[in-house]
Amino acid sequence: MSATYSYNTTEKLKSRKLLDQLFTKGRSVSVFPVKAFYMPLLSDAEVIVQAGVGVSARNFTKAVHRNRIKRLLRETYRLNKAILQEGLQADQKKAAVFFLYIGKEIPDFVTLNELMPSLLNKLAIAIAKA
RNA sequence: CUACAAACCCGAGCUAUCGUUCCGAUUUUAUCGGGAAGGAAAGUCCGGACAGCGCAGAGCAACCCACCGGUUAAUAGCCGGCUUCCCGGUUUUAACCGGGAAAGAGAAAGUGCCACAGAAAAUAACUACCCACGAUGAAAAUCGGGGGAAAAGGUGAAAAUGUGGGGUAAAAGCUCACGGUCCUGAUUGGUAACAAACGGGAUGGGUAAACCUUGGGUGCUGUAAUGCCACAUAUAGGAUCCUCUGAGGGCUGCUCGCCCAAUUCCGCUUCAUGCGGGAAGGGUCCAGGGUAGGCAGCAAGAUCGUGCCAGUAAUGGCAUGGCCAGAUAAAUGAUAGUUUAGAAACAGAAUCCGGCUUAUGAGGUUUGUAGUUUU
RNA sequence: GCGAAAGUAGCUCAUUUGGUAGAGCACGACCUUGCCAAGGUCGGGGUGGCCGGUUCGAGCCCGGUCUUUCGCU
Repeated sequence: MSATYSYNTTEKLKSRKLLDQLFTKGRSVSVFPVKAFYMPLLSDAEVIVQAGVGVSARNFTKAVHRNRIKRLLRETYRLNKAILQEGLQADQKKAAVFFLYIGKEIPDFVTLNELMPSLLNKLAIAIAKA
């Protein structure tokens, strides 16, 4: 449990191939203003969950705003990811997840932090069914 | 002192907890230590470094630049000066002082355009003026076609070098004097642009951010360039063209010129050579398959801080100290407290630099304008 | 990262050597009809994305800026 709040390179979703599959074949769950794409992974993966974050450049033209939102998403995921990990560990499953911000206004930390647990619960249930 | 405008400076610090990325050390995968966005990282408007293309030929085209000198790796930037124009002040028309602006070569090589108005917008005769001729008439005068003439004429953004004298039928730079503008010769000062005064000539409206002319300059493509390693595959399918009489490619958009470019066997014929076929190789297109990893480039540099010196300045030289982001779905963050007058603006590196332009909260400095108060 | 194009009426678009900006649809009024549609007549609506410059005069020429779209890798 020492790495509970970590979010380092191995836990990031990096492969271009996986990302392509995730957006073409994966399913999604959303709690406005965040939409989460998910896909089960083979069991030989190193970590339980690989996750990535993103914002559409169409909604936020300034790079500063996109960076801000991505950082908030990473931070709230980092603080709350134990919910998802424990849910998956119970079912012996692994998954890839991508969080996409679909709102049009810049959120603050407090609201996102309150919202993230419910999204992760939803995700855990949906992946368990899949 | 207040308000507004412009330019410049600055673009938060500290503590705790939880995290990210890079480097180093210890150790063996977790600890410890250190570094971690900007003045514009932006727009991509200029200029370079570096790399590749034949270390890149000639002409044309295209594009760019345009007072002079300096600065620099280089520029369309910057600094200093000249000229012209604008504003303000002093005062006697003009000159001087202060501030600002200039895409500032050529309109006297040529072409085009100049709406409306006006006689006419560039070879200026419509009205009025003058002359002689013809017709009518007693005459004054009127009419007609012809010539002279830019001194007068409502317009217009712009109307043919200004004033005065002479001159004439009436007039006119037609001529003279004093000026304006332009070209040119020599003199003096200045590196030069140019300025001063002198001689000769000209008197030609504007527009070159219209075509253009003159002078000068530019090879093209960009770090996803480029080099290397690893992995994978199809000793791979079809069509078509070519193998020195050469498909095709390259050198700059075009032309010229130049360069690169893949060969042998068999049969027939023959002086040379030509024809047919096979194989191999090269190119183009179609269809399909695989990979999408790593290293270098890549961060010590036209570098930053401080001091001295040279220069009016931009800038340069010397000394000394420092090492200051380096990712690849892409780090540099979150929360709480605290300091402060305030923490709130614009905004996120992706090969790297020099400039320009644009955005920018609070505070500070300087300048200008307006108002108030005191002297 | 590199490059290109566009911005004109509510919408879709014209506007050539620079000289008072137009069409179609839509909108409003009237005619027509028992009523509506179609048709006919008339009308309103524009600081030409924004700022500056050249010119006597800019939608048009030049510079800057903003927004949108597209292409290459």
